[in-house]
Amino acid sequence: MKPEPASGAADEGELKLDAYLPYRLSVASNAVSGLIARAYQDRFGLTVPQWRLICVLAEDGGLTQGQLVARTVMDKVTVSRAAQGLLNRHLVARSEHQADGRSHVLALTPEGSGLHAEIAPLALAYEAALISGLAPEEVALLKRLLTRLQSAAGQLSGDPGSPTV
Amino acid sequence: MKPEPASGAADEGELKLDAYLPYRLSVASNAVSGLIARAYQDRFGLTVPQWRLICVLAEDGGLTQGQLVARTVMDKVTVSRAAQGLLNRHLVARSEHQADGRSHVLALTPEGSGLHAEIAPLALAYEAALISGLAPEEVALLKRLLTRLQSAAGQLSGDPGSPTV
DNA sequence: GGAAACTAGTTTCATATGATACGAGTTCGC
DNA sequence: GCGAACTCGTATCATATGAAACTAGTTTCC
Repeated sequence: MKPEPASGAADEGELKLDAYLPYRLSVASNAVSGLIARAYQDRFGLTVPQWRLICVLAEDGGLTQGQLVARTVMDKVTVSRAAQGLLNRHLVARSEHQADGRSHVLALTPEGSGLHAEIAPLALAYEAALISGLAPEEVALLKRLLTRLQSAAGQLSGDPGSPTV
Repeated sequence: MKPEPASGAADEGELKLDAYLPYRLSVASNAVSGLIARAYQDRFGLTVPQWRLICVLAEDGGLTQGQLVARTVMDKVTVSRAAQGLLNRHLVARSEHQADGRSHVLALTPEGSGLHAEIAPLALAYEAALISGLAPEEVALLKRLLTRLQSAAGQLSGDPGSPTV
């Protein structure tokens, strides 16, 4: 494969780790994820996957694990384990799926809803703190660019499960 | 803690996972990292930490592991293991550190340099493919914003090791 | 000069992750 | 109907990660 860095590549053919986008993305994401993960873990004993399930269930009501997998972009094993944890703490409840005996429908219990209501403001406060000092347009652009990258990565890896936006 | 989403928060007090920046960042980063990690692993048998060490050593010559830790933002255990792997494959060599008997100085061997020269173009091509379709200013802004987020996360977590740019 | 406090790097351990195999249920094709 | 092919969720395994303990070497300070 002939390398031909197209538009916008760092500085012309030079590979500098500090300027390398995948590296920068990973480092920034780790910093942010670590912060958030610690906060949820320390204060509420939740893992990030568990918190994501709670969020989605709070938004969308009763879903199967398969739907949660699609919705959260996490592995089905991760979702299974997170769901198990939440079940043990009675934050979500399972009910039989009408049409499919293999599947269950998950929904937040009142406790789960309560916890979500408690954490959500904190989560938003964290986001606000992270982007404080950025202009709203910058944040919007950032989100668009992230989606682009995700989609490009999906295309390159041949995976279909990526936004084609 | 009173939640008070400041400037630029998604849409007013609503928490939607899809619009939540830490989530978006994590998903995008995972997609990109996964792509890159698979490429290095499949074609060259390198892990991402190993590749990062190679990059930094190619840029900066002989460094101690401590310097590598600082330079790559990775854990010292991760660096230790990555270095071990590279040593086993004779891609880097160790020499005694003059002033400090605990430390060794790591540098690429000719083979290591050769591998770097082989991979670097591929790495740049990946980056180029990822950002193809983005304007150069957008890419530059993206990198700046990522640095900002990383730095903000560092501040919030009380860690010093973050760019104060 | 030598004990206490410190630092570089490794080892150990506990946990997290995802690929793979599996068990149970479903759908398709005949 | 009933077996083959498939899908949902779980269990198993192999690997990756980082926290904490540890070893060996260094600095500090009396």
